[in-house]
Amino acid sequence: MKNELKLKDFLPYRLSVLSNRISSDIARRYQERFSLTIPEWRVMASLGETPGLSARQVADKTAMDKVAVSRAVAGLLAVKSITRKTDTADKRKVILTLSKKGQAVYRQVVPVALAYEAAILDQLEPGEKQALSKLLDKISEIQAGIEP
Amino acid sequence: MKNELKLKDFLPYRLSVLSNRISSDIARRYQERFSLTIPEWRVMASLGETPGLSARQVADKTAMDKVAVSRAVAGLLAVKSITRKTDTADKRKVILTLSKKGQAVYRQVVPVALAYEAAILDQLEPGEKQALSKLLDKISEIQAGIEP
DNA sequence: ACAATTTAGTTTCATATGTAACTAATTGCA
DNA sequence: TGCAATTAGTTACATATGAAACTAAATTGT
Repeated sequence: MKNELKLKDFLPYRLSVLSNRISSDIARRYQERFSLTIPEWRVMASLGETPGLSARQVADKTAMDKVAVSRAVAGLLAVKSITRKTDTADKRKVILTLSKKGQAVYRQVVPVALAYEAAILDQLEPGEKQALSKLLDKISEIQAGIEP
Repeated sequence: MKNELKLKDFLPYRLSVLSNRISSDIARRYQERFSLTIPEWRVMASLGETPGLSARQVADKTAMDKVAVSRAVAGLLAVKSITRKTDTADKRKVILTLSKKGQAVYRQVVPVALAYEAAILDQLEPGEKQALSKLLDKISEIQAGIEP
């Protein structure tokens, strides 16, 4: 039974360092080329996939909290990359869509995002890619079952 | 050749969501039980492993930047969990060690950290654990080779 | 020997982020 | 109905974080 801890072998630490490094690589690319933050990009990505979502639906889809979505939406509105109209049936809701400009930006960002991902995945064996994907899903499920 | 993007399949996104959830689970535990932040815990963990490091060495070891280390050190000093003395040979350097109290806290935190990790790892097959560890190392190496 | 450069660490400032309080609209149900 | 509870979204506040400026000490090259 182990009761000592090596930081560099500790799973949460390893995941966190790796994930933060990847996130800042990507944040730098989005920022430099498109003046987009990661939260803005996530909102844009969900509306690119599924136009017409409400802010709440975006939050659910992106695992962001509603404040983060609200701020990202404000940022995207400020540069006219999205449009918002209040739902006529439920006037609390706000329907979000990429504007023409937003769609144009989206089409430019997607290849940058995919290229970064490919820079990693292309160096893995097919079997490793599959194993990675399965492990991420499995660990996410396990995590979801751990009490807060 | 793929040129569309599904957020939920996008590796950087999946890693980030998973890692953030795990980090906040852990942060909550450290905060509630020990009033420790994650940066403080990292500093404590490296001094627990290797007493007598300088702030710079802690930063290298933990992948934190020097400002974060400086602040974490200040926090740990404030509660007397570490001691600092300036290196006599190089008076810019500061030698950090866990105090008695810090060692006692450390011994209490370690099992909490390991228990959280075990809650995940225990649900993986031995083969999966090994694959996960290899993948994290491999992807970390790949990431390190990607230009900023 | 000493000026220029580099290194360790801290402080400052500007920005990001999360929690909680708030407003407005809708729903449930007595 | 009508009022309590819930839901969508925003705002305000407090804290966290990172980049850059700063201080002090050590190192380098001449």
